[in-house]
Amino acid sequence: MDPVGTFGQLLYTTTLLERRLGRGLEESCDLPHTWFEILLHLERSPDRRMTIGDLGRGVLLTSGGITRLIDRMVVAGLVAREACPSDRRVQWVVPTPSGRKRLSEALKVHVGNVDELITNRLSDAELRTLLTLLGKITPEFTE
Amino acid sequence: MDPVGTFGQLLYTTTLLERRLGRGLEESCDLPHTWFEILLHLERSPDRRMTIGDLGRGVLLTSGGITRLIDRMVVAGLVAREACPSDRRVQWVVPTPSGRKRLSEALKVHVGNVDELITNRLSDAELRTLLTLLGKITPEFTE
DNA sequence: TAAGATTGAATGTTCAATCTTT
DNA sequence: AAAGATTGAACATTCAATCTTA
Repeated sequence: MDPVGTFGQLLYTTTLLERRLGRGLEESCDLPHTWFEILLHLERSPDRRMTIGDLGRGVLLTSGGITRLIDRMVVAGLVAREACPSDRRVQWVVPTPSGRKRLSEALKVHVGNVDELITNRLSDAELRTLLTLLGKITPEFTE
Repeated sequence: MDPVGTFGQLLYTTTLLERRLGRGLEESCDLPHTWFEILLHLERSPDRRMTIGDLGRGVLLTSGGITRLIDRMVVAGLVAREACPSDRRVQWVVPTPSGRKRLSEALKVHVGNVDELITNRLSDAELRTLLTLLGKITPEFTE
């Protein structure tokens, strides 16, 4: 076994996978993969809203990075900022109706692409195993 | 099972892993992770040399990206360009003695860090399984 | 003092166009 | 024509500093 090689392989495969799935999303839905991730996080969060900070931690961006990403999505009309009444330092981010519509369209395409690249190549048991192994690697970050 | 979620988890874990290992390399050896990858590719290739193009494909960079990355490593004295006598379009990249020394130092640190984050958390069998699953996902890119 | 968010400067990458050699 | 490498422009990100509110 070569752990360094395994890590290299993990990085290589994941980068390739992200690139392909990102390309698919971009070409079919004109939606960058990062934007898709933001919309998905919002959709899955309670009350369908998150603070800028939590969103940044969720997608592994620095505060500066997430601020500007949200800027661009606001300009594109996919999300909106909302003041938080109880703590005026924080900004809520909420999807617009248009943003939610774009997500649901993108989700159809994306599920198909993920199926093609992952599900069709792995059994259910293998998928579960993969998830378990990933969880062991970064236990503190896994739900 | 949620394939989209699995992909998200894969991306999340790998990004986190790369960030931590990259940080470790940077702090202990003052060597960016990408530079380490280049030096490792060169060290493991026959004749210890690769063309700019193959190197770019190996680390998943565009031709413009790899050209500039090698530029910076040349300035830092870790690699050198060498003309190819048989085809004057191609440039060989070879590590300098200093580059090889830096790699061997970095490798010690990196192996330790990979052990801590991966090997210590996974059995040999699990490591093999992980590698196998990754291979199934992108068969055409796996040696 | 600290936390959340934003801004300016710098960085490393992609994309498209270009140059040289085959 | 096509392949290998490089260049200019654009872009998204990080880092460090800053502003506002708690």
